[in-house]
Amino acid sequence: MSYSLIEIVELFSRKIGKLEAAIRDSEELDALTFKQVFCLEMISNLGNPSLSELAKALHITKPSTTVLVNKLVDKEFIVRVQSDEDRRSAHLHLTKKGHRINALHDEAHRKFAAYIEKSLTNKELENLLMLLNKIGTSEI
Amino acid sequence: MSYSLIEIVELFSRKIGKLEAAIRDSEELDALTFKQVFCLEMISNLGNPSLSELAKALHITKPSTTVLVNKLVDKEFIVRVQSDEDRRSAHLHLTKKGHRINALHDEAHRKFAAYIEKSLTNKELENLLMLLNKIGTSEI
DNA sequence: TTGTTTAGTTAGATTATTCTAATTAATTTT
DNA sequence: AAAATTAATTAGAATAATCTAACTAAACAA
Repeated sequence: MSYSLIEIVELFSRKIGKLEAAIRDSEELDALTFKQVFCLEMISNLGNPSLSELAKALHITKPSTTVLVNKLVDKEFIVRVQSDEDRRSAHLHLTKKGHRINALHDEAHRKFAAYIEKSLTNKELENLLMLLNKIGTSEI
Repeated sequence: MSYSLIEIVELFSRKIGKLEAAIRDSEELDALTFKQVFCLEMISNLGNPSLSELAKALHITKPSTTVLVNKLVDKEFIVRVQSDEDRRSAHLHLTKKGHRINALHDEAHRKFAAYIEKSLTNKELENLLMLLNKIGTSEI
């Protein structure tokens, strides 16, 4: 008996979720709320967005976003970098500390990669990588 | 040039994350906060926990958990089921509506599975499934 | 049976989050 | 150059989240 593809995706997703939860429970994330962590991720995903762009992505108003951002600036997770093109607006950048929070996420990925590695022989791993690369480079 | 295993894991995680974000943006999730969705997930993961168990998992006090749970009960996402063994406590169950919220998550997984399927030939897919099954059934 | 522990709720206060409306300053349009 | 638009902040109010302390009721232990 073996898992179908959808079951495998669910299984793996659950496993990564558990790794992430363990990290979330243990680390410095305690100092941050869920939304704040989400905000840092979003800043990283959007690639140093303006406040307006961030507000839109988070589905909250600009004043609310100002409050949220101010708190994270106070705690030194992000900085405002004045834009040269438009001096009204600033772009939000993660600080080293901010990047470190996002990196905790990556920690779960590293662990998961290690888990895959130790489950397979070298030959199998090579084969797997070839297949995953084919998937990864095709359009979603 | 091809991706390393850790890069692949990151890439796939990002892709699934984007699928999830798209669902989160579009659907009925608008009626729920981040924490509330997390709470529903947690109830599902823990398997119908008591209020105390949920409080511990969420790292908040029992009174705060009562408030959170009450709101979700009012909105009919969960129900309290009185325990037979210990009449002081109740177990939290997702309603159909509650399950539907969690199912939105699964939607992203289904889409991702479909994406994998369309990227490979039948032969490759068979091969991939064999490898992933070997990983999936080994201990993390 | 009486005292202690446990599960959960209630009460009340504090702090956070979020909104609308108004304001400031830079940019763009006419 | 004047008017309109845009990015962001400030002010003030309303709502939500969270805590500690006190309470109720069931279960357990002596």
